[in-house]
Amino acid sequence: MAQKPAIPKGTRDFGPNVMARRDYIFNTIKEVFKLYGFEPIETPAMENLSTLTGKYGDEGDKLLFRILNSGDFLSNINDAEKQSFETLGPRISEKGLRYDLTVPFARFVVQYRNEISFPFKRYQIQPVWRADRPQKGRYREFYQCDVDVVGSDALINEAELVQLVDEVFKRLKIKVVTKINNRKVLAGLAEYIGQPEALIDITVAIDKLDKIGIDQVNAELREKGLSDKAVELLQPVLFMEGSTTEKLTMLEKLIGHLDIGAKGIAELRQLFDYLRIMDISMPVELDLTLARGLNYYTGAIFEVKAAEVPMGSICGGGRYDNLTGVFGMPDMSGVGISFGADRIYDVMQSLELFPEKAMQSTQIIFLNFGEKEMTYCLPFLQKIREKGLSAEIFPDAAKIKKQLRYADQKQIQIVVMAGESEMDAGQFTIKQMQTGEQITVAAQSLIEKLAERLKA
RNA sequence: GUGGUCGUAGCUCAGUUGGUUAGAGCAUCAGAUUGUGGUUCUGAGGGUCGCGGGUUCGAAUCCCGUCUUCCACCCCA
Repeated sequence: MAQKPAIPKGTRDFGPNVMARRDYIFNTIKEVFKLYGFEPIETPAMENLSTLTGKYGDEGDKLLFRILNSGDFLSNINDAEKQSFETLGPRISEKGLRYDLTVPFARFVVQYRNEISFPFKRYQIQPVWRADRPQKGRYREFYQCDVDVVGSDALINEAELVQLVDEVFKRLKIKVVTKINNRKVLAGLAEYIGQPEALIDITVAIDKLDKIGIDQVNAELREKGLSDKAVELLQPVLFMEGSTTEKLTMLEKLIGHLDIGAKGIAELRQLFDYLRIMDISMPVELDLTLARGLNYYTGAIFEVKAAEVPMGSICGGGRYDNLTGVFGMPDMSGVGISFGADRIYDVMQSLELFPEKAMQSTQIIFLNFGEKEMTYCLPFLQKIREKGLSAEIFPDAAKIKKQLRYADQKQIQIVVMAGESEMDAGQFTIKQMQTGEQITVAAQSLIEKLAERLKA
């Protein structure tokens, strides 16, 4: 048992069944991305630590997987440097695994600024790694599917992303609710209650509202140094009800006189105006308690949750005005969202939303009756593949029972048999596994008959 | 990173207050059926009980450590 191989904590293997489902999700997402004019890029699994550190806050830095330098990395290090992780760390590790796709993308944009024509619309589907403690639905290696537009301030980008989200989940048949907020509004609120410096603490706290309740949120706000008066002023916002228009009107009264607040409100108004004429089929709500942890967001923020399954957000994103600034390229605004493929998988699995069709692998299998019979089949096998039908031949002349069992378990729809009698008559026997129905056809009409049967 | 929790066959789990050779179902493989699957029947293989150490005449069972699982924080997809 102990000798049995294993994989690291928080990582997973994906067998053929799971892969068929994962591919279904990825392919659906990719199709929609392309439909909206996004192009794929890929970046390396590892980045220089200088690229990654400091972009995700202190918490994020702790969750970076660091890669030990190669060779005898301790030989040139003096004892003083060995005393603490702060000094030793940079000496023995210069690379780390990417933590998300957004920061590598920012690096990519800056690095290839002269080759990219803006606005740049890219999508990226790759694994990311976090040294988090795993739990259900939280892994140390997981895939993100990011779409971003950089180099355009226009709010139509936000609106189109919401539309894209709608399309993806419509295709996957997942009922979702999308929540939208704006960091400028949150900043306005922080200013309104007289503690603009507490913006981050406020967002982190109120983000937990639906999870821990109002009392706990208020307790946390006080703990973070908010005055009683400030907490008091915040209450009406946390409980704001009504339509989006009504909420915006109320907000206007509270923070409309503040520069940043007015800007945030105007952005939200514009965005919701666009959405109204876009015929979005999922519910889209303005949620003032939506904050999202990532601190680089500066405008709109989005979060998408499955309506029928309790699960964290399955998709989220926002506008970041200065992500490339840290890499020396200021004034490059971007907006993007990320789909959490693993959670989408879990949602679809629990609602049994994976279509039968997506699970099929091989469509046709030739049974193997022996060497002679196999050579009789081989030319037809090739022709079938040329037609775009997936087909295989059982490689060994095993017992028919075993071969059929193989076909059955692999959910192959059609079995083609040719033994001595069929060979002599220039025929094939076609068996449909689901019904057990069997017909014998002339060799020259085999492909036609197969195609017919598979269409039905 | 903090606190807790779990670990017995490929999978799901039994296993008495520590007591001989650790069991079942499912799965796998073989046979009943030398050209017909998903049902049935028969049989077989597969475990140093997560790993390491300790207590004991004796440990799957008790203790310590470690790894893993899951959970609550933190944070997040």
